[in-house]
Amino acid sequence: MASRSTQILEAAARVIARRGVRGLRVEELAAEAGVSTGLIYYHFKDRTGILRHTLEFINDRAERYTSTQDPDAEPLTPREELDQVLLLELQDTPEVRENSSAWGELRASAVFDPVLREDLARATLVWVQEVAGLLGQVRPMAPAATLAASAERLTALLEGLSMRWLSGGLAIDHARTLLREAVEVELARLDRP
Amino acid sequence: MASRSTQILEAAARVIARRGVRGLRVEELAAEAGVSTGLIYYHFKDRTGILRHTLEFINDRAERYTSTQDPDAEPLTPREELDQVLLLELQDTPEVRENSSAWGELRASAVFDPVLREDLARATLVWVQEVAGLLGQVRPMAPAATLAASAERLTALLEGLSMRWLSGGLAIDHARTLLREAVEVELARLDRP
DNA sequence: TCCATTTGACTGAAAATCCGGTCAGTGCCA
DNA sequence: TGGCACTGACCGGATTTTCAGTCAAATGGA
Repeated sequence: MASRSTQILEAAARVIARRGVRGLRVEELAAEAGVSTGLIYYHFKDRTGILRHTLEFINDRAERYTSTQDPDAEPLTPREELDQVLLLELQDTPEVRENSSAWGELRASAVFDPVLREDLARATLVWVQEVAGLLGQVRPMAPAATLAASAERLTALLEGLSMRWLSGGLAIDHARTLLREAVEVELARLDRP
Repeated sequence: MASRSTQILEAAARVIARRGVRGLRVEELAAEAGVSTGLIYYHFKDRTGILRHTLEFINDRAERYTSTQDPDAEPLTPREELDQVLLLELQDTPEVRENSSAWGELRASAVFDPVLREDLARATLVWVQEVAGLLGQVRPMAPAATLAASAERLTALLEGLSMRWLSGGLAIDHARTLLREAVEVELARLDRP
């Protein structure tokens, strides 16, 4: 049972995925969420507030499908978990597509909207550190700075591949293959410093 | 002595870099160019006309810094040329920043606008093939498919890094370092198949 | 238990604002 | 004096934002 504001944020993610951040109309969002325009301002202050909260919401949601959810399942090796965390962002399911396309939009918007930058930078940092941590488990002898650099490359590559996938220039399977190879390539690098 | 319409296009490039394609306001453009709004419509018909001509203008300008310009300079080795082609897109000069912003905007817009996809896909393909060609000169024994995959990764990574740079989450020097290392990592991969 | 009071989520329409596009008119040069 | 480059006030449709008021649920006093 989603609360009203969650319901609005879910709708916002859908609208942003469909029309883009700059194509988001408050009235359309209200219709999509099945509420009045007034309620949106009641909960989120203004249009920017909608965007900020939606970014946060998308972020939280990404953690849900990114983290291993099933506690009964065989525990993953660090290497498997690494693949998991990265490849789960390249799936052609409505939820992931929605998240990726909203994320891409917010990233692009942040270029011109300082308000979004801080949240975006923080979320990116957390993500990079998560990946760096997993890399560190797979290659325990590698120095932290090198791990961080690899993590930055892998996540930035994933964003780039994701945009190409969503803008129709790259098949999802090929994107996944490229990313898997990139992980191998980076791990090979971490072997010999 | 720039003609009036060139003056408007230069201003448009600056405004797009600052506010994005969808953030471009005709009135702001007029102020930036130091002309009246009416004159803009006199020269370019409508907003779409402004955008079309500006994209063309930016495109023409990109060729200037992408191609090796100085014919007297020492000819570059393939490896140097490879670094060149990639790293030239990560410079903090107004011209490159403007072009990168516009490219990022275009990429992001294409997710929601099928009309742009074809042009974008074609331009991307040309770019990937150029990089694959240079990689092939540096590693003549590598198979074509492997070269292509490396080129796709490097260009996608560059796009990802570029977005992070422009959205303020990544210092340009660090972005350049990450990219340079990525080139090395990919070349190492091409050494041992 | 019953009803008066308060709270706060919610609505819808009005108001304010934004913005692309128009147009009557000005100055200038051939 | 005809026409071209140019101006800037203005228009109206689209969007955002505000706000007076409704309603249902919680509170609490007798």
